[in-house]
Amino acid sequence: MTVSRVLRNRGDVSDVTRQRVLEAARTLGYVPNKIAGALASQRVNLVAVIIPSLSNMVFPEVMTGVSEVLDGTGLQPVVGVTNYSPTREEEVLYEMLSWRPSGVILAGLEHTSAALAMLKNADIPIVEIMDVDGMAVDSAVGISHRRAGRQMAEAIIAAGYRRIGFLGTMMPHDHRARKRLEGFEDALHKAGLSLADREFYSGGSALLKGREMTAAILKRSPDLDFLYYSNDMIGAGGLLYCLHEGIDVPGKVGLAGFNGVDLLDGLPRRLATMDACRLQIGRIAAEIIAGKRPGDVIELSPKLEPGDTIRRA
Amino acid sequence: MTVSRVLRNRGDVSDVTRQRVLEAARTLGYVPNKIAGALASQRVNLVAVIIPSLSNMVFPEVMTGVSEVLDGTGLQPVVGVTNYSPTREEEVLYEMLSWRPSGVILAGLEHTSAALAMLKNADIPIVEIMDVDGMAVDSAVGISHRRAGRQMAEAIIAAGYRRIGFLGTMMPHDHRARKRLEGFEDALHKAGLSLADREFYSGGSALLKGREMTAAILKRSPDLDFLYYSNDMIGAGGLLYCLHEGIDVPGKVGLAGFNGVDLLDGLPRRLATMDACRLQIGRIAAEIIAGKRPGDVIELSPKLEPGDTIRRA
DNA sequence: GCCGACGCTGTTAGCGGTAACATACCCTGT
DNA sequence: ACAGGGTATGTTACCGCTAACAGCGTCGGC
Repeated sequence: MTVSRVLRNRGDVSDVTRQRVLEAARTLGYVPNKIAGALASQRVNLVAVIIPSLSNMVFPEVMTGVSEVLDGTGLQPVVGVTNYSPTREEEVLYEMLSWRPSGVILAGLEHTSAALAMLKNADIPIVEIMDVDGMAVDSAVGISHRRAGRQMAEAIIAAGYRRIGFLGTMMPHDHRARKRLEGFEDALHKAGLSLADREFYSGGSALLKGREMTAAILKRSPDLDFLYYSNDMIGAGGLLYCLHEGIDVPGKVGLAGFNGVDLLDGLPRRLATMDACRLQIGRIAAEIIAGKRPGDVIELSPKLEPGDTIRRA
Repeated sequence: MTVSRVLRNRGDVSDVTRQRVLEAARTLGYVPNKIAGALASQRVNLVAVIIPSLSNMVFPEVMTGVSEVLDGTGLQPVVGVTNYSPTREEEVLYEMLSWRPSGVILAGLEHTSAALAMLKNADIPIVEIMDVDGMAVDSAVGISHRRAGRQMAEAIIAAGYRRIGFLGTMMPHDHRARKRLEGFEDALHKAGLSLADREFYSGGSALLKGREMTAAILKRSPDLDFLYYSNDMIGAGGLLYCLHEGIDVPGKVGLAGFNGVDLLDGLPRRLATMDACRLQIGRIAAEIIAGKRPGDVIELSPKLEPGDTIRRA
């Protein structure tokens, strides 16, 4: 019992005993068994973080925000990756919940009904991140992707572009990309326009795909005067392609992406984009889990960064 | 007890009872408590994966390899991030080991003495990944970064370059980058050459830093005919800078990076690089942990990809 | 008809800690 | 001298599950 107290810094232990315990632990290479501790105390210092992917720069940044806040609270993030598969998400969630974490942070508002049931039953703080266009189980922190798409469309129309093409991923489960496109088209229709062409891809190097898709769509529809990309990476590929081909950007063709990844800072010209507030989302979600902030649905406002690829009014 | 048997598919249970149990579990939203299960069975289906960073594309790819192999074995990877800090690594390791995982995969061969003691005491399979230049605690899978640096230097010298500069990160704890540089300089010296200049950075967008550093080093040493970058991202920045400035690549200046990230596929010209076998490293490490392959020190051979930024002989 | 094998279900103990309470001791004020 | 309070340590009963084994009905073989 005294050992337990020393190792958790809880309760009174004399300095002499404390030192003896610590020394013994060190020489024995003793590592306490958290499994037993957690079972007895009904407390687990883990926070489940369930995200679709690690390979596109956006979730690592969310993780950074989460870690920043959790560091020093005694809570530890545990990452699970779903690859944008709802059933995989369900499995990962089940696995995570069976370890009775102190909270769950997961991307998106769309889940299988079984996953929803588990989340509702879990009786721990749940924060759905990235998106606020829908019903949250408990708390949510994110941006409205529909609104983001609309805003971008409005900026593009205001700049005088009229023949607008869309380039995006094929993934049926990337609801946020879908909502952005919906909002985008919505705003186009309000202005009496519609998408002139569209091009989809899946898999592979996004930068390369961006080049290829841009080449393909411009070949098919040479009269396009704007290309809206569903993410910055393919947008960057498109930008590099246009520059290489000597296409006048933003004069003849304007370009815009989404996310605000800092990769763009290194490009020869700054791609127009919209910051998705990733770091902040991670931070706020973690604060809710850590109890430093009341749970709620929090909508952040992404900032449109016009860069150098949209004509200035 | 019967419930336990049903939920773990272990032992004989009649079909009728099995169905009744499953239905009850479903309607109750029952999620078994793995903590109690692990404590009782002394078995934990977690594999600790401890890596320095998630933000540079290389470790996510290792993770992909790990997940591929672990999927279907019942084992689950749990990621910890150290930010290249040895003490942070020690803390993360302690935290992870206290959950008694079935194995540990961690990057690098350099650890604090306390971390080494824990690893030796843990009595589970340990796989140190990425690097084989040093002493492994148990198993290791990786490439020799010293050899990789040497090979790149030899290729550069063979192509006729003589005034060679190095651009890299400032991180004192990135031992693999350090070893590559050591091997690189080693080969230069053997050929009677030495580094003509060097430039370091830390933090920020690697692509942008690559541009800036390249500008700086070429301003300071305009006679350089080759730039060796410690990673592909800054190399890509350098390449974009050179192309933008109209510098003849690879005629006047040759360029090379390291890692073989697929981002490079989208660049206007293919940067010379060396594949770090990341996917394969992840796969093999996971196979060792899963007992599908005997533990050992396994050195993989990175392939030099000359791309378009080294003069052809 | 009895025994052993088999299929299914139940019982018991214990995994390694921690909460809650109990105990022992010393000190202080009256 | 003794109650009362604080400090330091010890005791006990779990936490929720699983390993190991026990129980019990059914069936087949001899």
